[in-house]
Amino acid sequence: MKKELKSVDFEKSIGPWLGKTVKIVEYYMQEAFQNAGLDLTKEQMIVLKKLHDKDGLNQNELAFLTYRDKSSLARLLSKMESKDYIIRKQSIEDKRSNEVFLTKEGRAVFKKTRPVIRAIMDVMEQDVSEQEKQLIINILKKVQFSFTAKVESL
Amino acid sequence: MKKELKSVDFEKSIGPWLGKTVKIVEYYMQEAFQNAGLDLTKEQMIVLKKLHDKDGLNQNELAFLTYRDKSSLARLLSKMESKDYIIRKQSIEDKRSNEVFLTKEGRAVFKKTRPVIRAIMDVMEQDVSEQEKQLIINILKKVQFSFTAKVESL
DNA sequence: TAACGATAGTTGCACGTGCAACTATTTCTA
DNA sequence: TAGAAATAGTTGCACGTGCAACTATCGTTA
Repeated sequence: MKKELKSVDFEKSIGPWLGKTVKIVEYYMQEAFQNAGLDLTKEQMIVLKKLHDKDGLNQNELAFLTYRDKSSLARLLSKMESKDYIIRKQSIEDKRSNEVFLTKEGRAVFKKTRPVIRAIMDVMEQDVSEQEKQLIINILKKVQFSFTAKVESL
Repeated sequence: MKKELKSVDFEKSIGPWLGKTVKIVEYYMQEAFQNAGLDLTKEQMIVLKKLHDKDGLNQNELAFLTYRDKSSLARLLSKMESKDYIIRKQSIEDKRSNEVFLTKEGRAVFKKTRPVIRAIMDVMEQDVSEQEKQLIINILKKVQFSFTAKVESL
């Protein structure tokens, strides 16, 4: 009799490969920010990016856009506010809501992150063809869809 | 004159897609452990997996294998030891070193994680062909190589 | 319009992370 | 072989995370 319990071959599954890759890239990104003398974490950079795209978002929207719990986002913003990268302004229409704006400082810091981000992207994609990029993105979209569909059914 | 500063198109870069996918999967994995009544985080699961592969590794080796700082690993082990999933035994050859072993408890918990992991892998790969899996893994290997090569040159 | 329920944001808690400084031990070398 | 350098592990610190409970406000509805 063979064993019933099927084991998972981690080396042939994409999950661990994805996780490891992200860990490596994130580690390098943090290091690159430090080397560039930027007083910024990668998480804070993402928030700057979203505000750069659309200033005045409220915390709820920012949390959604960055895939974070609203509490995590609130704490991220507190640190960024103490560094004068952003300001919170209570909304007039809805006093519960804070609209978040980039300051001049925040805009300047974000601008400095751009060559750093670009350099990281370049390293990441230096041996990946345009076709491969499209392919991997499409596969990732499928994976994401499978998950969100599955999670909603729980 | 055109603007000099090139911006990064996040939607066409693989980095953000990778990050988002991993976030979704990890979130679901944590939820699945809770639903299965397992008193375990995904990080602790990885440690159990490595010890299941090779029992008696020391903390240094475990940290390396799980891509963690030795301090993070030490704290992870402390929690796992307090739950009686593992035990640390001071090595006889090198008194600085701890050999880490799975307990009967730890072995039992790891066994219970296997169907959970398998279910997650199945969801993740349900719409991904064998060929696509191979492809994505090869691309990720290339990306990882580019990074580790780059990092060493710093 | 008064009351109830939904919503935006904050806070406490437990978890996980890397770095730097520290202890104890081992190993290398002058 | 004595002293210096390397190594294994721990701890303090600052950062980031989600959940649950809480406050304040808004909206709906009885």
